[in-house]
Amino acid sequence: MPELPEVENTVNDLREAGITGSRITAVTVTWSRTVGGDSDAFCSQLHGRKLQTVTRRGKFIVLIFDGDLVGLLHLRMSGRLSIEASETLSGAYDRVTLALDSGKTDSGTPESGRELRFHDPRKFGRFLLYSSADADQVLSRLGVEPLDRKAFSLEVLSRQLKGRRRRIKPLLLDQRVVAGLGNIYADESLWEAGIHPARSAASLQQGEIGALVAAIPRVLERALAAGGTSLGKGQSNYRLPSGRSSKGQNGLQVYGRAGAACSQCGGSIARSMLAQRSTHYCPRCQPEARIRGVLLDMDGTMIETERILIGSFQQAAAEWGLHLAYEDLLATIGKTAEVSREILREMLGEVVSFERCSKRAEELAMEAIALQGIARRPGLDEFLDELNRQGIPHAVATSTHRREAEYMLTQAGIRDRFSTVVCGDEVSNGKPAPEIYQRAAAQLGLEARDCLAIEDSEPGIRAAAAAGAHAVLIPDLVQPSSRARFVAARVCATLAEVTALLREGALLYTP
DNA sequence: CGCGCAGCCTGTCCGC
DNA sequence: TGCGGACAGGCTGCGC
Repeated sequence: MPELPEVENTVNDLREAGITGSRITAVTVTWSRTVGGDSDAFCSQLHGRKLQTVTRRGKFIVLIFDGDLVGLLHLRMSGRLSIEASETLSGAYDRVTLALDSGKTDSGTPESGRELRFHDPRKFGRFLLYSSADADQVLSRLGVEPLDRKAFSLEVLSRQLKGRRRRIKPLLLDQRVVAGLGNIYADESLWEAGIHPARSAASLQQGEIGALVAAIPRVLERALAAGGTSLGKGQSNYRLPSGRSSKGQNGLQVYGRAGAACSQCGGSIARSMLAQRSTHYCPRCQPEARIRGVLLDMDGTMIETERILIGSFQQAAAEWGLHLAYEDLLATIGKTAEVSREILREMLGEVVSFERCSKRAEELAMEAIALQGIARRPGLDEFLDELNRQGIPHAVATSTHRREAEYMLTQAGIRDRFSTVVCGDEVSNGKPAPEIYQRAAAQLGLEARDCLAIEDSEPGIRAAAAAGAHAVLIPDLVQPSSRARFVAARVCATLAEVTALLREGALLYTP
C-alpha cells in the first residue's frame, strides 16, 4: 500500500505524537512471520528499550532504540501504524503491539500508557530488528532518495538508466534505483514526464530523464502535502497513525483512472499490465512510438514539386491573360484537394476552366521537370541513407497518381530507393483520410502505429495521425496551422533534424 | 541482464 | 444472497 509519501507522513505523525523517548514496557506479537519468525526473540530484544529516533529511508520506517538496536518496519501492502491508549480494544489485525511507558509530555504532565500498534491485514508487512551496522547494510542497498534535492540529480538518474534495456517503469519500482516509488507514483511521475512506462530505460533522452527528475519530486511532494493517498475504505487502506484523513487520491492524474479523460489532452487513460503491476498512462501524452518503418509523403516532403506546380499553374494562367499572385497560389498548398480546387476555380473565374488550366499547368510542369529535373529536399539523401543503415523499411505514401508519381520519383533520382510506393489513385479515399498510410504500412508488413510518417501539409499530417502513425511534420512552404501542429506528434524544421533523432535512437523506442 | 511467474495473505468488488 | 474470480498501494526467489 504505502509509498514514500505515506511512509513519510506516518513518520511525521509518530514524531508529532511524541513517542520518542518512551520505553517499551511490553511487546505482543500475534503473527510471528511479521517479526521474522521468532516472536520470543523479538519480544525479549525490545523489552525495556528506549525509542530514541524515528526516521524514514525509502519505504522503511527506521526506529532507533538504545543499546545498538534498530527496528526496520516495512508496511508493504496493507500495513499501518496507530498510536492508541492501552485500554483501547486491540483490533483483529494488530500483528505487533508495543506498550510504551507513560512518558512525560512537554508540559511535564504524566500520560496514561499508550501503545504503538502495527496493524496489517494481509500480513506482508515486516518489523525486523538489527544491530545498527546490519540495519545500515540493509538500507545501503536502497537507491537514491528522490526528495533529496542534491542527491536526486540528472546525473545520478542518468547513470542509473544508462545502458539498461529494462523498461522504465519496472526500473523505477526497483528500490535499488530510486527508493520510495511505488505503483501509484511511478505511474503518476511517468505521466507528468510524458514517458511511456514500457519504454526501455536506455532509450530515454537526456531531456526526458530531466523531465523525470523534475516530475518525481513534484509528484511526491504534492502527495506528501495532501497527507498521502488513500484508496477505497476497506481494512487495508492507508490511514495516518493519528487517524487523520488523507486526500492525495484527489490529485491523481492516471492511477485508477482507466477510461477517464486525460487532463492534458482529453484522451482516454489506458490501463495495462507491466511487470505484473497494473499500469496507467495516457497513450497520447506518453507515446510508445515503436518505430519499425517510415512512411514518407512525396510532394513537398521529399521533393520540391510544390514550387514547380505553383509556377506552372501561374504560367498556364498567364497564357489566358490571368496574372495570379504567387502568395494566393501558395495558400492552396496544405488544403485538401477539393478545397484547393474550389479556391483555384474562383481565381480563374470565367476566363478558363480549372480543368483546362490545370491540364496545361501539368504539361508545363512536366516540361520544366524534363528540362531541369526535380530537386530533392535538403537532407533527404542523408535521411534515406540512415534508414538503410539502420535497416528500417520505408515507403512512399503520396496523393499523387501513379503515373506522375513514378515520373517525379524517377526524375528526382530516388525511384530506386523505394520498393513500396502507394499512390492516390490506388485508394478510395485520399488524404486526409488515413487509407494511403494504412496501405503503405500494410505493404511493409507493419501497422501504421509502428511507423513514423513524415509530412509537410495539414491534410497529410491528419491522414498520418488518423492512421495512428507517429506523425512528424516538416513544414515546407506554408506555416503549419495550429490544428496541424496539434495532430503532429512532433514538428521538425528539417529532415536533417529527423535524421539526428533517428541516429540518437530517439525515434526508436524499443519496448 | 531482464522477464514472467509463484508465493506470501486477506479483503473487496464485480459479474453471474 | 451466494460464489468464484480478479485484483489490490510490495517484495522475494526461481527458472529461463
